[in-house]
Amino acid sequence: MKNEVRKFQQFIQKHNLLWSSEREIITEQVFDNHFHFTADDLFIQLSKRDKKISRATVYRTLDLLEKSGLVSKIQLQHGKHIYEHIFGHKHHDHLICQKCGKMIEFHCEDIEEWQKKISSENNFKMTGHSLKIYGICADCMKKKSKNKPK
Amino acid sequence: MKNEVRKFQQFIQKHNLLWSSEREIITEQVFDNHFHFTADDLFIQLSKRDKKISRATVYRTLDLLEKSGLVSKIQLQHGKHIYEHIFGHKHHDHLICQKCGKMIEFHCEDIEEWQKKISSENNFKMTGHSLKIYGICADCMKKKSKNKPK
DNA sequence: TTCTGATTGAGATTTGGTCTCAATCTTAAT
DNA sequence: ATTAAGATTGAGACCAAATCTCAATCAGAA
Repeated sequence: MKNEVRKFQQFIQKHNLLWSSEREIITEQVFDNHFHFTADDLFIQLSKRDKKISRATVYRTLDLLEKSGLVSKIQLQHGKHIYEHIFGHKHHDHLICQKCGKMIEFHCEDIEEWQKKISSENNFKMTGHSLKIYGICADCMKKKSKNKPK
Repeated sequence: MKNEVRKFQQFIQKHNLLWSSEREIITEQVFDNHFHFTADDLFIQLSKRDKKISRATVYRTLDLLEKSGLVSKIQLQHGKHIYEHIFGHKHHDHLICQKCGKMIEFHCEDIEEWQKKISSENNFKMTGHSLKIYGICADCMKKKSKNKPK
């Protein structure tokens, strides 16, 4: 069993939940994705395997993976989400291009520090954060923008 | 006509769109809300007026108001959104309590500056950003948390 | 006044995700 | 090994927010 799968198993057991083959297979598949994926991407990947796993279980397991801290869930526009696993990744935030959807990762320790400062000033126990910078990437900037707002 | 309504009218005309009574009424109503509201809150408020305006128009107009920069749209969990107008408000970000949903506004000029710096380092033309810090507010901290992840 | 294209409304549709509940599985205690 | 208790699962119904469709209407220019 891969190390990251074992970590999730430990999380499950620590919380008195049960370890199932579905949870194992889903976790393996999650860690085979080395970039962003949607819940539905994952469901389709899983549907090519022998054991069939329902959409409901995929969503339920992704929720648990997020709670375990092994996976982060990123909200996009229009109620969509993407996931990414954090194995071997440092925490990062995203620049999101509004033309082409490209995401550029960045990490800024200073911003992280300011966030902690603000939280403690407000007696707020920070458990996480989401920082997205929207705009137009360098590639898309070359193309002219239109008059009407899109 | 209120000043903020006129600003939106100018935006509409600048983009060769048409100014309609629906757009005027919706904009007035938006600026009567001095706190966060959902698209549906607004629809319900509007439905109490004489002129009936459809949900589709409310959504369409909110999109335009957001594009005009007069209103900002904030993504919450579960694909929900809230809006707030920016008249007389300085830009701010939010601390969001995961227990009770309370939102605390804050503004941090240093974080803003770092964001600009990161954008320019990536040749990215920033048009906006979203920063949300999640956690537990002081009030909710008094209540004990359970063993299982919720 | 007329014309053209923008806007609107009502309701169907889409989307992303959640819920239901009977059947099945995991684990711990016999 | 067996059993019991409770957790998990799957299939599909369901849900809410938002978007789409398209005919009727409206705004603004000429």
